[in-house]
Amino acid sequence: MRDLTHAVVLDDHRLFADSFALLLQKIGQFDVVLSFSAVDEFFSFLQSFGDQELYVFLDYYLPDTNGLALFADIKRQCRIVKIIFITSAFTPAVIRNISHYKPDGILSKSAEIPLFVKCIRDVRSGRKFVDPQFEPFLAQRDERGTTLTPREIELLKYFSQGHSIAETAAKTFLSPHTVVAHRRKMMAKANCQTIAQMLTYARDNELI
Amino acid sequence: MRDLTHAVVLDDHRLFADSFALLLQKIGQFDVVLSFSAVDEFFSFLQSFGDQELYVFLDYYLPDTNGLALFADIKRQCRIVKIIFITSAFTPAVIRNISHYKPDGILSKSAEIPLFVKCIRDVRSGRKFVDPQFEPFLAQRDERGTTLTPREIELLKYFSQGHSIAETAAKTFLSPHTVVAHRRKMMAKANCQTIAQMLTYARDNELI
DNA sequence: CGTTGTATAGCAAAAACATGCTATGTTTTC
DNA sequence: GAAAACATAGCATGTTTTTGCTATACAACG
Repeated sequence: MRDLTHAVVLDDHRLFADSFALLLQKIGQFDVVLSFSAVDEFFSFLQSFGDQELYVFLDYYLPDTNGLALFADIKRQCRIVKIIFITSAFTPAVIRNISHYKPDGILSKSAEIPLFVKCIRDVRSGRKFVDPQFEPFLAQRDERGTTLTPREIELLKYFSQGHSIAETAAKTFLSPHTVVAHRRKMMAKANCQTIAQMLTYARDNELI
Repeated sequence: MRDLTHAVVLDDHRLFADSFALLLQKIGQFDVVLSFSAVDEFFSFLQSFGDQELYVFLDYYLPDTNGLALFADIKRQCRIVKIIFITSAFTPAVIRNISHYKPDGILSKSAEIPLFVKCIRDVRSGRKFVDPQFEPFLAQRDERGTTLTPREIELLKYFSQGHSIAETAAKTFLSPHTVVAHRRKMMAKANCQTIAQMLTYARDNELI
């Protein structure tokens, strides 16, 4: 008789955790699935579970912390654990952060069932799985992500607070022309046509 | 023989939608549960479904729109539908926005199973259900928090994506004048002078 | 020592936006 | 059934932003 395969979900959204546990059981074909939405309860379980085969589906966003911070702790508790990040986030910054830790899987909550199945199959056979929609962000890693100069970021902050060019110029004791020059340069770098796009870009890249 | 009870989930996170459908079936005891993550597919179904008893579990956050903007459309399609908002958001503004529409239920994705069960029981017997954790925010309703209308929020999303007034008008088949009118109204409500402030406001209130 | 990147600054024309005002039909609410 | 809120649309005027140019000074890199 083969061993039972265990999976656990850690997600602060209990309804998701419990629902996803059902999916893991039914489609993912894990024999035992537990769901947690409190970090400490999860670790209590992990401690008692010991060093057996285990698949952890870990939410990136958690209250007061995030999945990354737990990653090393989990690995310490249980060395042969396989960790799959599940995330609702799409920003390059988050994906880069996650991939940096080289987890066994990165899966979007937006994934379709077939992809979910592939993820589980891959991870179970020891392959790393990355949601294809995230791959572009991984590729970006080497080709340098756009870098704004300190001055540009400083001015960007003023813009994000709703200050106009003239106001920003007054606050920084620059000529409005200079402010315009910085602004257009950063917009060109980030490939943005409007300040709204620029702010979205800034937020996604955690610049502001 | 009693009629089959139907439920549908609309959530852009497919894994959640599919998982939650399992939960609705198993714990919620709905006979037929369908899950959608695309708005148009959902409406196709709704049209074919006609005016029968139906329970819709509607995510607040949806790409390019949100549950509020769909609320009226759904009610139009199927008058006896019961709509339960499910949301991962906790900010007063979001709860106020939702409760403003008087849906049949407001349920947090963080809810525990017993609460989930109570929600379904309440809604099925015609009572309105509100997740207790949200009730404090409802009390705040009279001291007016800014509430944007669905149309305003819809247009706000276009702006946040960097679309100009003209572009937004084209995409929504509105007159640019109308777009301007909505825009100025929402800016006045939120007490914003620039679109940048408006976007910051929108982010802080998790409207986009 | 030249090239590159950064910070600074300017002009002018075109495009977009803001604002004060009005107005009408529909929907919701009390 | 009246009042309030919402969605729609328009005009006129002034302000702001965008964009296509140019230009100087300084610092770092190789």
